[in-house]
Amino acid sequence: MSGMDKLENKIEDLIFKNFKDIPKDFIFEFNLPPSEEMGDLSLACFSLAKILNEPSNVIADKITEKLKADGLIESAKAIGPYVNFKFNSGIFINTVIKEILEKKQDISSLKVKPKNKYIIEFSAPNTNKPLHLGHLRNTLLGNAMNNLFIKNGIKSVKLNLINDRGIHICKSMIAYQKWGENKTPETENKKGDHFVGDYYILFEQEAKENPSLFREVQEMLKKWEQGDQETIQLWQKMNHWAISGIEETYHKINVSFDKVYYESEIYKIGKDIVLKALKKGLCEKLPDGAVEINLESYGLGKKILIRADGTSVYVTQDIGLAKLKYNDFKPAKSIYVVASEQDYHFKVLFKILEIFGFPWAKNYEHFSYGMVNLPNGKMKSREGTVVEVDDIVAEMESLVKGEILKRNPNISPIDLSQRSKVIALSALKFFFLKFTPAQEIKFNPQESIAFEGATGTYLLYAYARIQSVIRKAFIDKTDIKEIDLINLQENEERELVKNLFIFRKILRESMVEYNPAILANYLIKLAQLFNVFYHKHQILDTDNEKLSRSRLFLIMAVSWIIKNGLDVLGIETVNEM
RNA sequence: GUCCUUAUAGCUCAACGGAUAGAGCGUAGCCCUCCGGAGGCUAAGAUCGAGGUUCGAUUCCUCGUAGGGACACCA
Repeated sequence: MSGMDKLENKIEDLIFKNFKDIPKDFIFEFNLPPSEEMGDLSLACFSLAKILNEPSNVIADKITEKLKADGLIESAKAIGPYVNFKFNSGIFINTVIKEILEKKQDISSLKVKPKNKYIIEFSAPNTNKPLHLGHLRNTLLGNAMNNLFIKNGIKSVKLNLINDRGIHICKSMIAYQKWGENKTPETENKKGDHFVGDYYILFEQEAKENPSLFREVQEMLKKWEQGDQETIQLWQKMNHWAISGIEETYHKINVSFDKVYYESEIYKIGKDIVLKALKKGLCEKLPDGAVEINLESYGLGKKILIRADGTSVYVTQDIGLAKLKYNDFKPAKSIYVVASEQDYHFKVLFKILEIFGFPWAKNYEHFSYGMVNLPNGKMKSREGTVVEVDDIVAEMESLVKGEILKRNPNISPIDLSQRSKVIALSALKFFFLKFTPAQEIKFNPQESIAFEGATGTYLLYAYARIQSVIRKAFIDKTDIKEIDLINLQENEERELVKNLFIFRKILRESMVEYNPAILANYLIKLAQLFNVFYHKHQILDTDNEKLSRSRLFLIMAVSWIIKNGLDVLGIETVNEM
């Protein structure tokens, strides 16, 4: 148990004891009060008021009356709908910092731990093109959510679905067949996904002049589905190129998956489920033989599930995959990270699963997020106006190299390369994660590659600065138990401690809200507070060794939180910049 | 046309129906005899419009205006 748990639980237990009507899994709204004088922690009574059916300020008064001072809680004062607590500052500071440094931060504070695991599906690349900024946002969000689940004590499995079949892949294949001249990624010295993607763009260009190419694509898809050997072989070859290129990019951005599904392997399995439902009368057969479901009473219109020729459509494939994922994992929750343009699709999917009588359908969720646009509009891969992940990463790395060399001309080539990779990724990843997921992102290259202000670089810089101070200090960390940190009484020090204290609350909130940006913005706030403190107060001071040691432990705790917070966001740190 | 979604400072974003609407960029100034200036400090600067619900609305509801997205037997 951490300091926060002790303090929180003390208050929570007392409230539970005196207000029997509150459900045990109730999540209390603890916050930092807006100003120092008000106290160290505040409890907002708005949602309590709803449950207890009494005005919030009355609840606040009642809680305050019942609360008696003890070791940790020095006082509680009701101000309108808030109860503001003041803690014994010595115990508070010592508890918060020591438990961070002793790394006993058990982050999980869920009242009810799910027995089963979550599964989270994200990224979903197509094998006809390299990963672009849309994939990047998706992948970073999915990865961060997975980490948030894990940090909060929930098992989580990362899934990927590779879209390796369909009309879009056939376009690349046709173009390669016609103009590929047996070139390969090796002969052209190109990453496989870019190699294949170039043929996709080539197809779209040529098809503008020559629309008959579209007919050839249809024919190729038919041949592919009929199992034509030559077509299958070409498909396998190009898929392999594309997928290995895409995997290289995942490796580069430090993202991995626990289980990968391939659309080519699962696209047929939804059909049987639909046919069974048809027998039960849950959907209907049209005169031409197609199968349709009527969702008009739910405001979702009608939806074809099986075409007249017996082939299945997108939503039918997803029905099959939903069932497959259930069979594979029996998840307590199954999350799809997919952009908001597919909100309608997922409403339809979940409604159909419900109508078909799958009890697990209620555990399936769509984590919707806003699209990534360029300053002059939408990215369109057909028109070649996409920003690809490989390109932006390379560009940022080279900019970071320049910045490093400006400050440190004598750096070794190995350090330069390693540091620039980490710093470039930190800037890029943080840029995408600092936005509330629902928000659309306008990807303005100038801002996204900034190294100043609320950026990943700012966090790494604060971290590196702390490491630098610690390196110069030569203190023995094992002393932490004997040290009394009560001398950290400056405003800047107390602010830091309070913000360290709410780290777990932030992690929980970020998870519950499905919003890694809460964590991202918290880390910026913490680093800002550190920079203010650093600027105002001397840490290493031989004249006041006791205070100096306390301050060292304080900044060590700060750096531990920054590092762990960044870790959740999938961002690495460097000790020197 | 129907549905979903967004509108906060010059720009990009924060703010459980609640305490003085916060940051970053940009602008105008300032700070290295001192642990890393990729920093810090100061200043100016905002809730799209009209109604409604509420003790209280940036937040909820209605209408309007302006963006974005969906409404395929494409994925």
